[in-house]
Amino acid sequence: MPLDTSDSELLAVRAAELYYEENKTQDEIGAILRITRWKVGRLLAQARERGIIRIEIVHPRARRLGLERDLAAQFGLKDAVVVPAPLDDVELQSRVAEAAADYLVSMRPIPRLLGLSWGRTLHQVAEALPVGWSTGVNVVQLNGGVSLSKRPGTAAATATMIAQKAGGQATLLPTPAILERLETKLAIEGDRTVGGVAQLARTANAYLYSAGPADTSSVHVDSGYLTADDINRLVDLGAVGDVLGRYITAEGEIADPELDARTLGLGLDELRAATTSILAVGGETKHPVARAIVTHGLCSVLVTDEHTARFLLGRDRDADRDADLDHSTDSTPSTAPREDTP
Amino acid sequence: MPLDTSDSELLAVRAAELYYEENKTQDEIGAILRITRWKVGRLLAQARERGIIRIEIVHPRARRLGLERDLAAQFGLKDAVVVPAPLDDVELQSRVAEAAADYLVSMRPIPRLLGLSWGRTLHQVAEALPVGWSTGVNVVQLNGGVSLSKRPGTAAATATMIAQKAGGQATLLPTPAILERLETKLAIEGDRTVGGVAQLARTANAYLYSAGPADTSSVHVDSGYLTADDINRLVDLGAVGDVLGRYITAEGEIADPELDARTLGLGLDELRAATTSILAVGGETKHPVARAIVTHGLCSVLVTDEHTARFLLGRDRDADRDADLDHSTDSTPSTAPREDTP
DNA sequence: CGCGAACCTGCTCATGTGAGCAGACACGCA
DNA sequence: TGCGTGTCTGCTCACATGAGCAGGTTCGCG
Repeated sequence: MPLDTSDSELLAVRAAELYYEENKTQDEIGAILRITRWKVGRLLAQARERGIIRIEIVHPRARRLGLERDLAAQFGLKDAVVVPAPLDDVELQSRVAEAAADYLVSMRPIPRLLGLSWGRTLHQVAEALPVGWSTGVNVVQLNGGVSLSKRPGTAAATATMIAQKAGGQATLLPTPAILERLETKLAIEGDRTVGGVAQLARTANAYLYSAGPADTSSVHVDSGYLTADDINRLVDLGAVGDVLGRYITAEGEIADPELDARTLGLGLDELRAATTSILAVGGETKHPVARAIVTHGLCSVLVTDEHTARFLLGRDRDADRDADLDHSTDSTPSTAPREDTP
Repeated sequence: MPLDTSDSELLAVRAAELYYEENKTQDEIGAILRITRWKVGRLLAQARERGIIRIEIVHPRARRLGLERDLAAQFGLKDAVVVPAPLDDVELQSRVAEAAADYLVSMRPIPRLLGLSWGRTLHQVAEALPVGWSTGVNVVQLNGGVSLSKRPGTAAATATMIAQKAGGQATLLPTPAILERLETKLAIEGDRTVGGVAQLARTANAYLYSAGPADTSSVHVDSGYLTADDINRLVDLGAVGDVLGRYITAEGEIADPELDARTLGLGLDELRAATTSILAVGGETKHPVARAIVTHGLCSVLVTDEHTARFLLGRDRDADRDADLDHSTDSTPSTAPREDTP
């Protein structure tokens, strides 16, 4: 017995084949299948709805606009960028970084002063930016980043690279990220120069930062600011990861106020208050931090991969082409960030 | 550094996203990307050519028209039907059978008398045919099929089922497939009744048959006509599989003339001479026989799966969307078999 | 520097296509 | 049977789209 999943389905398939694979006109298809061209059109529409026809854009720089829209809607973001996830996890990181770079380039209005965090992801963003990506964008570091152990100066290098490539100046914050004693932190903060940088950071038009997971692979352990034990203690306190060096819980709160007080740089509330704060984050290990950030208004623009996006939206992996129906009706997420032309 | 695989590629991707995922018009896309709508159209065309936009028809009953065209062209077939290969090998068999059934149903002109072989595949074809698939199609068996051991009567059941479902009569050939002694075979052949069936078979408008691999999984071993040793000997003689019970080599010749002389039913040359001979075959084990058959004109219509199709075309697996460029220009393979209307 | 070839761009125009609409049809209920 | 309701069908019409073409640009080569 032929499994007759509705008589028309087979017709729809035949029509789809002739239309998409053979490039025939709906009229021609009508002639072949002995139906009117309008019926062909309807069959095709139906086939598209039912997911029989799958259109995919295969390109490393492709994006998932449906997910972007959903993210923006669900978390009240100004904008979202979602890149398709490659199999490789390293590759994923650089895709996200590339996407963030693209976003910066096409940002309107151009941010004259960009507040910057540091880390592996942001360094990749800097590398992904083309020379001359903008004209005269200055950069200011948001949090301390002098490494105690290896790879000294990557924080500074990131900031200067971004500024240089746009023909601008970088203002660095050449201090440790976390101080051992509160007094030292306050003293440094009080320093005229450091205070000036902090002041400048508050006037930035946009912030660009990443986030780290609350585990021993964190840069803070690498850099020597925290020990594995410190991390474990933070996790016990509910920490899911760090933003600008500050460890937060799933509820978006500071995990350890004492530690936080010793952390130098822009505060969480200042970040939350910013009009444009771009979070670039990808990978499974960062899912919890990412959720904490987007659900508590710490970022206004999210650049991430599709797995993270789905995680944030509560649909883990699978189940995709369902919520993708009402195209083109509601609000339109910009391809480029907010155009200044109406 | 941004991997600049041609500047326009990124634009093309963005355009494709907006066009296919967001259902925007090319005009709107032009406005967003700040290019003219004609350029958008060209970018899309380019993206389609380069394979950035992949359109796939996901359906069990879908077909691969590109491969069908290529098969028909390369082997001079009247028609070809290629079904997408599922992961499962059992599933694959029934897909091919379904496709063959579909083909029979939509065949024009309707074959008043259908010559039929037997086997697992053809039985599935019979099952896949809807009741009343045609009006008054008679069936005649092409080769003997009384099983010596298990599953007696499937050969007869296949033929009668197909005939009954079309409201026609089945003429059976109730003899063994292979006789032990040549004299017996000649004697049976000389019998008035059997001779009459053979005579009738020669007048069939179309033949429908399958093929078996030359290994011990063959139905002939199952049925007790041949032993595993016989098969091994045949393989040594160059046999790649059987058609209508006759074992052939890769060159399309009879592998063992002595055995063949003892095989009852339609001869290879008669099959080759037929105007419409439909081969339904799928699965990796049958690749060699399938090749022998199509390269030596033993079938005029091929129904198979996409892996087999690719194997036959000499492009093993991968490497697909290359030879798929010049759509719509040259000869068009019919969706349904040869229409009788012009 | 001058010239032609190849390419790209923006256009006109014919064709392809989807939204929307009125009539046909089938179904359930009184 | 009559009537309303919902679905399906074929149509008109406005819009979207691709082919083809002329002018402009870039590039290589003499």
